[in-house]
Amino acid sequence: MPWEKSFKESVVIEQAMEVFWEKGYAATSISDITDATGIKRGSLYNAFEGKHDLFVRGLLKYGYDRRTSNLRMLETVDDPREAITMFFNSLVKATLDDPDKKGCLLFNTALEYSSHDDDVKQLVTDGIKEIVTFFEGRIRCGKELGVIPDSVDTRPTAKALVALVVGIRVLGRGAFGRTALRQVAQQAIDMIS
Amino acid sequence: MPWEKSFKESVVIEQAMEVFWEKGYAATSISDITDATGIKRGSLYNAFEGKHDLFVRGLLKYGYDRRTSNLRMLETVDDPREAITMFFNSLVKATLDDPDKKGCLLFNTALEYSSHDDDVKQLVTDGIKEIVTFFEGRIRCGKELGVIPDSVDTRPTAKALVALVVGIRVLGRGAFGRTALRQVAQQAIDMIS
DNA sequence: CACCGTATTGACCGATCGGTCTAAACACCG
DNA sequence: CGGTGTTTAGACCGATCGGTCAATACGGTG
Repeated sequence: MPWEKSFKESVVIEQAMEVFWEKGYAATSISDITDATGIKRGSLYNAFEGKHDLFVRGLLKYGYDRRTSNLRMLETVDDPREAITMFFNSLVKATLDDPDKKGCLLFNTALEYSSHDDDVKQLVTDGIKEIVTFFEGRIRCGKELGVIPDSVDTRPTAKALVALVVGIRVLGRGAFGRTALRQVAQQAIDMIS
Repeated sequence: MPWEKSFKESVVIEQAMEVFWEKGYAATSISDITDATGIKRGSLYNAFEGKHDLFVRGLLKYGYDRRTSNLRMLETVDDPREAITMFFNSLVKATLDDPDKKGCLLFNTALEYSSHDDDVKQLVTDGIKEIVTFFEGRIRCGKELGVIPDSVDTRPTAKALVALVVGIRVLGRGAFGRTALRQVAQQAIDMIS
């Protein structure tokens, strides 16, 4: 190998993902990405297949770094009800702390649906299914441990919780302020109480 | 007035709005609109200020035709709890019936946030506030009539219901099927039962 | 008919789009 | 040192972007 790359692919993917996250896929140009990364156009196309490829890899990285790893961590919390509470609290916190109001890349992508190929749609569906499964698992576990009432209907509740997550993320981009977001989160927690 | 326009502005706005709805603002080109309407480029710019103007007017029309008028109608229903139920049922039905999975223009716009000017953001915020107000009014009325329990916390519940509406519309674009959407809608109705 | 004023049309604008390609820069090998 | 293979830099590509404009078509008025 005669010459090393001057950049790490994973770093460029992360930076490009941030741009897609902020502006959306359709509104992001290659020039936006070269500006944000400092990578020249030719180098970028030498390392990646193109805009679509870059986006998919960014979406995957986002999925792991900000969703999967977080859910796995929460699954280690002893009290499943507490895990769900923590999930919503950190969700609201993350939404309020973001000055750019970027929302969630996964859901942003879900609403740019028609701009994307089937592989991206599949990633979105899988990501959402992952959250549903998390809630289902925690609710089921909580019922076994007696910290969540048996009257809670596991699967419908899990799906409704995901819908509330989507709502928080979308409305948190501008329409709802901190009070409203916290009220919604509290209602979510009340659903399993 | 020597010569009449060959098209009705309101019809063109409606058609353009459909395109924006389906593809999103950033991904829609003027050519897409001229193709969809049959209006030539020059005529379009003679009648409207430009892409942004056309979008805003479409968003306003959408807001009235598909939201405001519907909410006003539901407010005439005797039983407020039934009105909310009807709202969610027709929401799910509309989501399932749409073969293009366009979702809701208002929420789609909410997630294209950074692509838009402040006036569009304001329209989105106003539209969402309108739905919150509708739910608040119906819940309050329902509590007075005794068809909604006093234990329901009016304002947080109204906001959570809106979050669920957003969730249904977003997830209905692909991630959730009819069963899941109906389960979420049922959970929404259960929140006021 | 001529004239006026608006609507329509399609060519046209510079800018930017995603993507390509060549030539120079470079680290390794002999 | 001269090859060799990869990365880099940036000029360049045709296509398309949102928007403009001058020429033309037309109805109303004298």
